[in-house]
Amino acid sequence: MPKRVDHAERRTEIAEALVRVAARRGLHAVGMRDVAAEAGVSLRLVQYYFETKEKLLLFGLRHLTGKFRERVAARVRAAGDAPEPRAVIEALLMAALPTDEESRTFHHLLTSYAVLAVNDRALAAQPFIKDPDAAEDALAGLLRQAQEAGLLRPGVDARSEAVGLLAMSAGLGTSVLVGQRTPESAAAVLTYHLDRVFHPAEHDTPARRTRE
Amino acid sequence: MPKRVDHAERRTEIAEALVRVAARRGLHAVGMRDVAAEAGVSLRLVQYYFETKEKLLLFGLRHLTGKFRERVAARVRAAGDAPEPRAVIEALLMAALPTDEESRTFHHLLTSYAVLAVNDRALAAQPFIKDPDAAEDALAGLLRQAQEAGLLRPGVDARSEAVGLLAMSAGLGTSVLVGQRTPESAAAVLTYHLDRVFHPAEHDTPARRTRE
DNA sequence: ACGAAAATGGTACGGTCGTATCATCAACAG
DNA sequence: CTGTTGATGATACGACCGTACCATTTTCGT
Repeated sequence: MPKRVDHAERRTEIAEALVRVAARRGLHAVGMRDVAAEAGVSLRLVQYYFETKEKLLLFGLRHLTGKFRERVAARVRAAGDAPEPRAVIEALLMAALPTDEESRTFHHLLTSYAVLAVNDRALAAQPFIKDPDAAEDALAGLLRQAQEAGLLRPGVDARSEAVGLLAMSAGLGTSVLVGQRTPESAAAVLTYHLDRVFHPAEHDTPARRTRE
Repeated sequence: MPKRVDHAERRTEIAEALVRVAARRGLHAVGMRDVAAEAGVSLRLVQYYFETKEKLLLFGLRHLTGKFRERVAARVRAAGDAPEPRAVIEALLMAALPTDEESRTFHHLLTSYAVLAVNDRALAAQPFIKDPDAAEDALAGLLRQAQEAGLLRPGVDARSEAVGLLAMSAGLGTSVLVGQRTPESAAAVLTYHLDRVFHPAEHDTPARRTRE
């Protein structure tokens, strides 16, 4: 047998080349030749590791969602596990905003894939459509937890808040992406809405807690 | 001179053909030949009325945003001008949700254009990026109006609510579009969040108005 | 050492796409 | 009635794209 090469690693390298060129020129404009050039390999190699373009795109999507999940998890972990439930929730929601180049790419390309999925059954069947459900469950769980700890204002429905906040975060992310809004203003809006869900901070005068 | 034909009308017909085929197969997949066939004219005709594909796409975008604006305006008008400010706001937000085939197309294609605008300066310069600002102003104005009428809960910031609600509506629309959520559940979430902004209905026991 | 098989390169094919070219038809002005 | 000009049709061109085919190198089991 010949040169023994780590297929998985090579596929990852090529997928990352795909992501780079897609981020630069748009997902609709990437060709196999572009990906090959970006990865520094021959066109034939890309064909060798991914027989067809469709499979390359699918793998690129999986790679992207994996990276994104990792990023969100890292942010949430950095927010600390035990303390302030609100900090965890804030980290979760803010992680989705396109604040730096990496998160811009996530938002841009995942949205591109989502748009393609509307007319492509193979993409529509991909799990990234269902992933938000997991995030929704997680956020709803966190909210319910905070609620049982008495941290939320009265009348809050955890599930509805989770769905609404995630949708808001996604919507704000898009408006940041297209340059309609700055990342800071988007974050401020998110913070405001969390303020309307959580009680005012406990270290404030306790009288504040009865009425605002 | 020959057959005298209404250029504007013909351009509109072709643009609507573009919208139809784009809705069916995705904006990325439409070619001039598809548009020509859908409009029942020859390829040459499409070239004649729009010299280049880029101009066709730009015109299609303008046509689309115009139609969308009309639809939203009609819905808001149908909600009545004078009565319940909340009804007007609800109409505004719900009109953006992909509930029927037409609004699905709006959401699908406008999102497609927005994604393209990330890497296309001509599209990015198009006014549809700035249009949401107008909607935002309108919604903020309505909220402020309702606030001055004493209809809102205490502590509400009209601008932040307007931005957040529009982003939420857009985000919910996308999740409906990709089939992650039903239009009904999206509408329910929106209603819930409006309930958290507006006072409980006045025809309830007045005691409810002091605290909930 | 050697041959089987994995890995890689080079290149060509068929199709499609946007655009350009050439030609024809139709209708009003003179 | 006729010629100018707008409107329309048919077709060709050049580029690119995804894929397939053929060749070559490389390396390890035997």
